[in-house]
Amino acid sequence: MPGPDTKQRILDAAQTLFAERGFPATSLREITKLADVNLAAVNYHFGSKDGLLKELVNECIEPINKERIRQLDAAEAEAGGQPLVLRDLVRIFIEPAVREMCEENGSMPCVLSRLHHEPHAGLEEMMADILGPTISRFIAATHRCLPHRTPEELMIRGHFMVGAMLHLLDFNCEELMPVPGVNKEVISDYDFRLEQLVSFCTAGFDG
Amino acid sequence: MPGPDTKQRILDAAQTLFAERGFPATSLREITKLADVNLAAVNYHFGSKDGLLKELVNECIEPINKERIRQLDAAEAEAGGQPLVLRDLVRIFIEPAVREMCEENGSMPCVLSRLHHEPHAGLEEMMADILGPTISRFIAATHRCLPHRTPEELMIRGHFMVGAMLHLLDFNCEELMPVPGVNKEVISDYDFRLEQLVSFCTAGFDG
DNA sequence: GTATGAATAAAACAATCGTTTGTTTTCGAA
DNA sequence: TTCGAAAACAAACGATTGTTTTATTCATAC
Repeated sequence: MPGPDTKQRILDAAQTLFAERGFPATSLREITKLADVNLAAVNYHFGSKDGLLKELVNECIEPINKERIRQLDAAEAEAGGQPLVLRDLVRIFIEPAVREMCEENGSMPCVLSRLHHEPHAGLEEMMADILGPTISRFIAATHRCLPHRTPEELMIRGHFMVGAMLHLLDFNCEELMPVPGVNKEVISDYDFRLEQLVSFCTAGFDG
Repeated sequence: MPGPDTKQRILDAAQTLFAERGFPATSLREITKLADVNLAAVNYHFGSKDGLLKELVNECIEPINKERIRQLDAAEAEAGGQPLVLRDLVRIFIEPAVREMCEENGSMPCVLSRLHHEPHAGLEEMMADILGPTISRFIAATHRCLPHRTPEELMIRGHFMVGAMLHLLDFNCEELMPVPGVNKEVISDYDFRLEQLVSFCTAGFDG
């Protein structure tokens, strides 16, 4: 009865539910019910629940990462051996993730930020494989940008940047803390968030 | 056979396992086996698995929060109506958490940072009840410190700070990213981490 | 038309889950 | 010593988990 897009419908449903309740707390029966497909379809198409998760994550972070590398290549080619402007460097790392995840894939940020904090068998290695080279290049470029900082300082500040970014990505999942005088429209705007995050991290790297 | 400290042994074991595998992925049987107590002891002492989690979290974040309030009271009294130094303010928010969690409770950071990203029934409200007043006071003090920033800017940057802090707290759980030239001793030192985080967030708030 | 293979469907699999039961042990107060 | 509440225990509860099996549908190639 359901169309030929069973696989994609499973992925969509899984994304929604993983974002809502997390991976271990979501059952295949909930997923297949939301996707309106048969229970066995998950194991047929993905081999296992873990396989579903891996394909979902890979489908999301790989394009983000390629975009980062593309922008970094372009910026370094244009700079012609000169160090990049720090703010540009930070933006190259942050923007593709925020853009892709907040605009195209509304619920994926929650999934990803959760997975960063909830290790899963084989998933850390997958993340490291995909993200490792990018991070190495980014740190190296940052070092050329801020030669007075030690490798340890650069590394741990890169870590802080990732933390701030992941926390931003998870923002839509939480209740906003009631702060008097805050305009919710302003703070919900992705461009505002992106610029604030870039400013925060750029200053933080150099501070 | 086991001593009269059953409750504490359950809390300790739960903390360890929640940090390793996360709350939903940890079974009561694993906990009670590690704690060397009977399975039914959890429901006897805590009412339910959720009750165990709540007591564990509460036991951890409440002293941190009280210490933050205490330091904030002292600093504001000493300043006598004058705005605080931003760096001092940031430190008051960050230091009690890093100190308590990294030195006394080795595995609790993982649990907490995970819970921040994996909502659980009734736990968000508990966190908000405990942390809400502190955050309000902190934002207000920050506003006096940086009157040229809008409430939206202060709020979202406070959010970034929390993200960076949680990510730092989770640092010991992860593999360190291989960056050439990094001295692992330096980067493992809590004082170094604390100072770096304070510098990063202080600069980020004003940047 | 018939055969072939992928996709879907229904049903059952063994295992594990959190929880509850009824009983036994422990230990200080009466 | 006796009593009784608190604690610990073994055992089982019903429900749900991921997975597998078996059968059916359906389009395409012969």
